[in-house]
Amino acid sequence: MQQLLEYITQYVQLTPDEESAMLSKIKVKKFLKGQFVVQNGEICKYENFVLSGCLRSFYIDNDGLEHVIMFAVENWWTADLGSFITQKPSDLNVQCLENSEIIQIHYNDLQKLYFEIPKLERFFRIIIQKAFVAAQKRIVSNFSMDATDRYIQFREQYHDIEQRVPQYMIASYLGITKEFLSKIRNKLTAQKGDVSNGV
Amino acid sequence: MQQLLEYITQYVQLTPDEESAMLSKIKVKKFLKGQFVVQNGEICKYENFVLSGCLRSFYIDNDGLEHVIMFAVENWWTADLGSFITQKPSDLNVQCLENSEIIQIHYNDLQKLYFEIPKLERFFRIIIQKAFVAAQKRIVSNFSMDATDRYIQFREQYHDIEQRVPQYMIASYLGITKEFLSKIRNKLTAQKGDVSNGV
DNA sequence: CGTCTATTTGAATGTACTCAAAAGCGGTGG
DNA sequence: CCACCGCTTTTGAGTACATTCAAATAGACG
Repeated sequence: MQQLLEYITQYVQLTPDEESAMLSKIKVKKFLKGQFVVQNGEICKYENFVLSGCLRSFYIDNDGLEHVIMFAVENWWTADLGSFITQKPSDLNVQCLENSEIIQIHYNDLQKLYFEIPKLERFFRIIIQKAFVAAQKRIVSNFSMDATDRYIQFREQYHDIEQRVPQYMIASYLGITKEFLSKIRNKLTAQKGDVSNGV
Repeated sequence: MQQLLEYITQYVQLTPDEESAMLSKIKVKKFLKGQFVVQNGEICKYENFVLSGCLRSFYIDNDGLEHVIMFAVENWWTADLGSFITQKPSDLNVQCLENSEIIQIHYNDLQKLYFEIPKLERFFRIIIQKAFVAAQKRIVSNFSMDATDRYIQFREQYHDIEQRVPQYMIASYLGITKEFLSKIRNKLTAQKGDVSNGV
């Protein structure tokens, strides 16, 4: 709980009253590795704040292929926002990749909190803005960089995440096949390791 | 002006006082076709609401290639949000594709308005949420659909925009070359037009 | 140690790109 | 009214980046 309040404090200063109003509306929940926090076809009723653990959200296309949209670790928010804001069935799945501890805020409670505490509206405006900018940057990266450079960028940006999730999910996040990522990694380590026949 | 207020009313109900507070902080500006509303390297100082006309925002990569990130027509917002929220130099350009009339809100004024009118904070939270969901959907489309299907989807979703902007910018928006889009269009009209040798 | 899942390797293939050149299309001026 | 210019779109040949499929190898876990 303290973890969430500290996180919020980075963006807005809540009074003790506001903090307790907020805390009264949240619940902490534990999930096991493999469990689904959001399931395709069901309405996404909660915004989820990750206290510990690691999750992925992914989409299953018409050919049954999974596409990883994002990962979420400590102090990240995750949900199917499209389903959450419309309260219509979800297109996405959110699944735990590790045992995870998550704070959940129910849709109805969040609406009430927005009215009670305008600062919270501000808080979520700010973090969603940042998320939007990141999404837009990712679109640009996908268009302007090849798979090798995208992988290198991912490794630098999310070094912690790379260590925690299987390679084939990273490939999916990057929009390539697991086989191709494997080949990219091979090429990269060969370049670093083998000094004997540099160009 | 009325156009902006009507747009806002879709999401939040402002009092007459709030409306005039808002209007006192905005200015209407006319731009000619080709003019830049945001320029790479300069700080994006305004949020722009399009009253009339058509704009594109685009990124220039290390090889000097342009990548169209989004179009904006009547009743759309456009800016380099990354530059706007951090008030750091912009990575993007926003350029008019037609003579355009635009409402601009200065960064400092918007910060003041957020404090004066919490409902505005709510308003921007809601529209940025929608923009984020759209961006995420676009990422998924780019991964799960081929170029032909992405073009068909674009045509259905933004039929009005397709009529107004050059083909090579649509190709760029879709993440493909202008030559390849031309070939896709050819293939599609051949399928429709030529009934003689259907499969 | 065996089973299950994840990663690697290789050959054949496909989707989309590059480069170069031609054709179309509007506008402008002689 | 036609000729020319700049810009956009088209066409074609050769190529590259990434995929598919199949099989081998490596790792994790009971």
